[in-house]
Amino acid sequence: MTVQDIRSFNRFYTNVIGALDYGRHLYAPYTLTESRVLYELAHAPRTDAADLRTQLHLDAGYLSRILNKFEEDGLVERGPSKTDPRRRRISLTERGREAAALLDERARETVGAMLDTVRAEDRPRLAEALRTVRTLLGEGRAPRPEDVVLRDPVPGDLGWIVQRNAALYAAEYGFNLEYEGLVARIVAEYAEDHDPHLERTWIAELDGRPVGCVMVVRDDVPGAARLRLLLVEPDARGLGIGDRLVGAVVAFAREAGYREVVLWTNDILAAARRIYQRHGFVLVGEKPHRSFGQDLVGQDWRLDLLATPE
Amino acid sequence: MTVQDIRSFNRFYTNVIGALDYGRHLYAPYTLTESRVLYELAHAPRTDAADLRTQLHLDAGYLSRILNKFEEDGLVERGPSKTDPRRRRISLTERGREAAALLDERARETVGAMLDTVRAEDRPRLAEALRTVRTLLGEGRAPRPEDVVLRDPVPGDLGWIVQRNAALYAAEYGFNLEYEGLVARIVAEYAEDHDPHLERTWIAELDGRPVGCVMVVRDDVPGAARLRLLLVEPDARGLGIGDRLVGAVVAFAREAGYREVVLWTNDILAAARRIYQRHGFVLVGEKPHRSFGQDLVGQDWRLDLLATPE
DNA sequence: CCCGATGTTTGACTCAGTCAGAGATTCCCG
DNA sequence: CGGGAATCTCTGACTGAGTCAAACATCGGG
Repeated sequence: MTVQDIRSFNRFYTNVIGALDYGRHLYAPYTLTESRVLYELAHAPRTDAADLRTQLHLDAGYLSRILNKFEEDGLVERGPSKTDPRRRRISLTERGREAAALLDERARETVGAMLDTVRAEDRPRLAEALRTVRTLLGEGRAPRPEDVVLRDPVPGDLGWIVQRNAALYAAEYGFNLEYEGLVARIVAEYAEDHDPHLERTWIAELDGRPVGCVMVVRDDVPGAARLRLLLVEPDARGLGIGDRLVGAVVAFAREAGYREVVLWTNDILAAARRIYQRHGFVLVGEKPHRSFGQDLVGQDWRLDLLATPE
Repeated sequence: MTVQDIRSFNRFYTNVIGALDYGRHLYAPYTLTESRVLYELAHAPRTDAADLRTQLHLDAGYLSRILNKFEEDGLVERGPSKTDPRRRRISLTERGREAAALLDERARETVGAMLDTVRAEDRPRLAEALRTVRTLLGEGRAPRPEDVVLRDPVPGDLGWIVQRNAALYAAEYGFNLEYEGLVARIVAEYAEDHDPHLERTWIAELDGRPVGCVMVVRDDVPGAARLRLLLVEPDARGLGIGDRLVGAVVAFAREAGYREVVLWTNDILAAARRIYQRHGFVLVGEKPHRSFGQDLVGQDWRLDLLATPE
């Protein structure tokens, strides 16, 4: 049950943060809240008091007093805001910047000490996990199409294609090991021998994580390119990734001088079908078969590149 | 830079926790600290005050007063500890259990509401990421050998084998795409057709994450089993996983009636070689070759099952 | 048996954070 | 354009979470 997971993580992480400040020397001579204000000011040097209040969720009176203290200590200067005379423009003085830098340095050291307890080979996994938590929990500005990049595969990506194809179709449609074997064979043949001018694979990457793929290879029929292994992760669907992948294949096939693009798929894959249709593919044949432990209806689709100029 | 990542994650997660308690109704009529004490008591019904102090890092005087209040409200009873009369044994009353349950319910609801903002298909990734952060950060009781289980592959695991083999050997030894193709072909052949009595694959799993694998298949030589694709993730090495995987292969081969186990490896893989030697394999031949973009020395190893009875 | 360490309690205190009200100004609506 | 509601900032008055020190009891090791 995930609610339990989160709650126990909350308890855990509260301890982590508490342990960082063990002995309360971290923020001295300021309080945690004062430090947060200082941090905010240092990273957005010209802010109004109202901005601080909303960003740090502070009580107006409390903040006012904190700024009083900072002003007495010569850390900030208060001036009128240009846009609205009710507001006060707060800016750090040189001393204020120094104080912020000192706190920053202390925090960096403390966190660094904690990070030293993590084995170097584990750190990338940690960074990845932190990013995942952040993007999924609220900070999740929903990913936008322009965050997705198409790139060539690097070592391991072909394995990723096998893994995700097998795991996803097993979960969604109950495909068995036979399917994983088929995908593995396709990528094996591609890896062992392919002509980069005529055959290619793309990985769609979102925030550094692969979320989609497609492959195009020469078909047995001369002049025909075959599109294979189109896949988009469920949590990355709706961003037009499938469209871009198929678009890349079609453009590449045209460029490489193919006369047509063909592909084989199954009727249960409705979302993929719509993508193919949008790119001008037409259904040229259907045939039931039993594969991957399921009764399926295979479909052959075809895009005539000569009939549909760019 | 990872220190920055952690610090910004800390700020982020402090906000997350703060947002959960927005309006401060979460713990009413208790304070956060009181709630934590109550929670601790509810989950370890008979604890001494000293245990609470160390576990929650509380000031002794503060805790004493909190317990006073709880006792006045009839939530706890204080008695002498059996083992040490200086200590006080704290136990929840029925009312105390009810109060704890109420707080628990509220927390569950609040966290549940937050979780609802996460798309269902993203939740497994979130849970996985939280677990990773926890195990890597301090809660990292170093993994012990008994945390590792060997299991059969599930859909996606063969792809994982391809992915990790390719990525690791590319990073450590500069192997190129050719190697990924070789691994993909091996798993493809295995997936397409294998006799479960004579051929098998194991995945080593640590805390629900695959960290190692090995495969055994029939060799061309009659009566010989071939060990392939032995791999252990770098961050899981030193737990004897490689040993257990090879041990599983040897035991299986013996059981299945093979007369010998053979394998092919390369001289640069020193750690693997030691494992093979420990299990009685002997080097029967060496031959330089150029593969995977590197100059290598291939080695054939052999374990005679008849000469080395169980 | 003595001495330092540990466990608990109470008194006295600090200071982070809240609440309400006042004065200045802007924004919105008729 | 005028007036009322809302916004921004500040101060006074307060609450209450958490700390520190002292006192007393008991344990454990030499």
